Amino acid sequence: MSVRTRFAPSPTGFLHIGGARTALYNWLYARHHGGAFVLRVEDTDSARHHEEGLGKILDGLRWLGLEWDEGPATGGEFGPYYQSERRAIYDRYLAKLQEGGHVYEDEGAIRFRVPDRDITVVDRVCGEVTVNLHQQGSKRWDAEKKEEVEANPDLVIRRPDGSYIFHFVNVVDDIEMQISHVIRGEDHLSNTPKHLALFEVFGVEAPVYAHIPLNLNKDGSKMSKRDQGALIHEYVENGFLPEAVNNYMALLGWSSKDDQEIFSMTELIEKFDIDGINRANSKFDYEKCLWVNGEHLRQLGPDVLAKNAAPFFEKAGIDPGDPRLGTALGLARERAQRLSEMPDLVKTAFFDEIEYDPEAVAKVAGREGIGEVLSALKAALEGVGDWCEDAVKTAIHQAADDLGQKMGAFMLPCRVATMGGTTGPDLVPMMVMTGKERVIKRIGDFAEKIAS
RNA sequence: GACCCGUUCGUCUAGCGGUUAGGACUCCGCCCUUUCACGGCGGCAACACGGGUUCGAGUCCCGUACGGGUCGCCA
Repeated sequence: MSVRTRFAPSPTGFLHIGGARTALYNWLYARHHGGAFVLRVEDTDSARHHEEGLGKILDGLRWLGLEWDEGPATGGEFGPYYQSERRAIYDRYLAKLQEGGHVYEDEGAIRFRVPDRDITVVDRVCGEVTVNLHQQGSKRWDAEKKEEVEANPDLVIRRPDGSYIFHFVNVVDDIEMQISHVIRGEDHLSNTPKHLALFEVFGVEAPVYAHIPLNLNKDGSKMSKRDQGALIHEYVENGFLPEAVNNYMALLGWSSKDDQEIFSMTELIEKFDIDGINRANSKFDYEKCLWVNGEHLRQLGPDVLAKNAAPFFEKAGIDPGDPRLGTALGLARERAQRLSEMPDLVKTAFFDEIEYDPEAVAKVAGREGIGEVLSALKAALEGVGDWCEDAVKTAIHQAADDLGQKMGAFMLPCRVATMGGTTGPDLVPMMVMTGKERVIKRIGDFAEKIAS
């Protein structure tokens, strides 16, 4: 049997991390087994249809690199892939139910007769779950009254306006699209017996189910779109790399069981399987996500790094085509976790004006002999002919020697004078990148600044 | 409330009857170093609780507690 998985979002207007992770697991499973990954849009409820809702979801999936083999914009032999366009198919399946006497009308809606016996879900993650739908559905919890009220256990599958309900279309589409494995959130586990009842009357073998645990906030509450890290487009804007986000999402609820933490997409495809999926919910840890991103950032080849970082440098007013960018990226990536942090680390090299950190200035301004240090530094650097790392370094060394000072004591004033702060990338390469003229001017300006 | 799923360091997890309970993030030391970061080394820190079963239980069974989910003419 060939593996066919699917991700079936409804167009809500954003790609949530939970949905993205579900998509990732389905995608990985399909890729791991050489199967197909199908994207299907669950837009049966017109009231919930958002104009741009789908676009953002597709953009998010594309950014993550979770390309679908069949679905919107791609097509495929089991289309259409919008449920809103599959009415005729649902009508046909409804007719089958009518023939078998499995449905009846109720105030204009159509209900499916739910069997009065135990139904067992065999789940690859949760094990066996047995429920009697008839018993369970005959009472309903009234959240407002906080009490159980009588209810009709039979499932509404079509509304009076002729539109169909999730449980029904979900099953019909999984049959029609020949979905072999359903990997979805655990919130669907309790719904699965309903789906099995439908598969049974259609005489079709149900797919393999794997209900994956949910991702919660660090405090255990349900993640909503307002929570940090909840929306995929925010990762794009905040300078995350798609493979890092995938890596972290994979780790939330799945383990390769061999202590590996950082995975390339290829490695994930190779190692991912349902056996490694956890049963317990996990809590989202933004700190660790940042760390994973930093690790990926440092593994990127120069060209890919440049391509990914370009928008962030542009936003900071630095021309991504600047010949010094390659050097800048190399210096910045060592101390950044996100692309968005990189321009700030090296921007002093690209502008005339710099901002001085008052604390840093105070730290060196009071030093004894700071005036001599700065003027020696300035004189030494003025004497540098070929403005390269070796020459600059030698000049600084020479100046320090002449004053009988250690390099360590010399570098800090130099850094504050030329870069404005006490921290940052390697100073000498930064100075080279900044340019001789600017560096010397800054030292002079700084000397005046602290003298006054 | 009923039903379902779950419970190993603060967090993500390994473990699948006998382990000094391992790794990772975070935090704290030390080393490297011109600062910061990276890297390296080390440290703090966990089997929810109570009963069984067993020579022996984080591992199996039953309760309790706690967490999550479902109970729609939402998906």
